[in-house]
Amino acid sequence: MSTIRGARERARVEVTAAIKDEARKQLAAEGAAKLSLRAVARELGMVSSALYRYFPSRDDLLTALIVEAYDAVGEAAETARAEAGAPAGAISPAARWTAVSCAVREWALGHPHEYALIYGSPVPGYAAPQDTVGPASRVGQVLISVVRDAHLAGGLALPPVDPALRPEAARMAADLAPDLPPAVVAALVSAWAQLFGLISFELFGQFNRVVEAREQLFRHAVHELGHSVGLLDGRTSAAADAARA
Amino acid sequence: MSTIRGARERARVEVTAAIKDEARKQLAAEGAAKLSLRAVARELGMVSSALYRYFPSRDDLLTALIVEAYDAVGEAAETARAEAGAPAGAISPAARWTAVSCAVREWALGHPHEYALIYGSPVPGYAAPQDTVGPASRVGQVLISVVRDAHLAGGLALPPVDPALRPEAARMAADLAPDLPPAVVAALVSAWAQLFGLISFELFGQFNRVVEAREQLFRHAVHELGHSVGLLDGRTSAAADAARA
DNA sequence: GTCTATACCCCGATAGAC
DNA sequence: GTCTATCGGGGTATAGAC
Repeated sequence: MSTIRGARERARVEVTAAIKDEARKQLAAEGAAKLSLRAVARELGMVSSALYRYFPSRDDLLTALIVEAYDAVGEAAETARAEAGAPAGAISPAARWTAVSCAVREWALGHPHEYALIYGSPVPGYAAPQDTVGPASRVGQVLISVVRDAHLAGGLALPPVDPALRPEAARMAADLAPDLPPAVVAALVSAWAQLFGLISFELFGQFNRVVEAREQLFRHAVHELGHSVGLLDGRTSAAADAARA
Repeated sequence: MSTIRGARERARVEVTAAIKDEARKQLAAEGAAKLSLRAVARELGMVSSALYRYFPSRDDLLTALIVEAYDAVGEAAETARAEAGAPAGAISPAARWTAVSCAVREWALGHPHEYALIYGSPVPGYAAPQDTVGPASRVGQVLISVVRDAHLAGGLALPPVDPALRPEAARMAADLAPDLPPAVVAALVSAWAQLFGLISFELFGQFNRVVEAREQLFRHAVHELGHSVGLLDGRTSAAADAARA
């Protein structure tokens, strides 16, 4: 029904896409704080006021870029999960955890400025509207689903949990994954932040002059992070199977 | 000798400090990308060209702020280590590790914009000069020293290390802490990045609507991070290994 | 070391003609 | 939906008088 409409609608979609493309280039050159409608218009051969027919304000354009970035990294994570045999393929959940993590890192390395837009310092004076919270949760949802698969297959160890953290762990579990043990959910939220800590340090230059073999360090660290949420690697998984049999 | 000099020198120091103070306020209001010499001058009742006698360019002012921020967080970490009984006081290295981590987090919560300046997205168009690398390493040095104390006291378990990571672990150890086992150094670098990942997620808003008891989650996570580098608290080395497996 | 003045740029947003 | 024109800001940096 709405696949083919008038030429106006098609043109509008194309111009909107061109604006966002150019804005992404500016993001790379100048950063989100200096994203300017005028510069985008100039580069597109338009006049600045014409852009307001597509985006009512600079912040709306920024929001569109943020949503697209979250969607892109979320899709990268979802694709990696699928290719690594979700929901319960031949590949172990631990390997799927690593595959998803590596996919997120690779997306970040390939789109450093979009990564900085969503996982770096907040843009001063910009308040994220509600539209961003759904897309922002996609990567987290993928990580949860990988751990859930392991849980359903009985291949999940229970991480230790500090008694002081128990109420919060229960609250987070109720919110995020009621079917998982609270200890796992708490460990998962920590691991989620730590995963992005590794990526951010690499991307934001903290590893300069410190780490050289960054992919190896990353793979090793996320493997250990998988353990921290209770995922078992191949050997212990086999041992668990043996114990069960 | 140089403690008391002419009034000109004193005035210069005071004005320089006032400029940096005002610049820090602007950092909070507008972000590093929009830090402007003119606005600083305006607020100080000076004329913009007068500032160039103190800082030859906007980037030099930014560099001064970055160095001061690294020094401030480094000092917070060093103070926490001292208060927690360095180099080999009554308090366990694991507790010292947590104390240092919490001190860094508290500094970050108290100085969010300075934190974003040094650990957030890089400022577009700004290249950090060599002056920043020394101050930037202070927190890392504190973490290393805490682990070193544990090592000297014989209270350090050997973290597992992926064979693929061994050459890089050896290289990093030679660079950063030749007296520590490479496996420990590799785990330390990972833990360092993960620690800041936890702080950045909290500060940059990723925990909004997800985590409420943030201090509890943080303490629990850094406690586990301590284990990941080999620090033992109550448990024996064997128990720690078992917990990890 | 501070001042005025200046050159030469940038921005977001709107009004109203076409 | 695009245009011109405009309002009312903002910026870095330098020259040269005092």
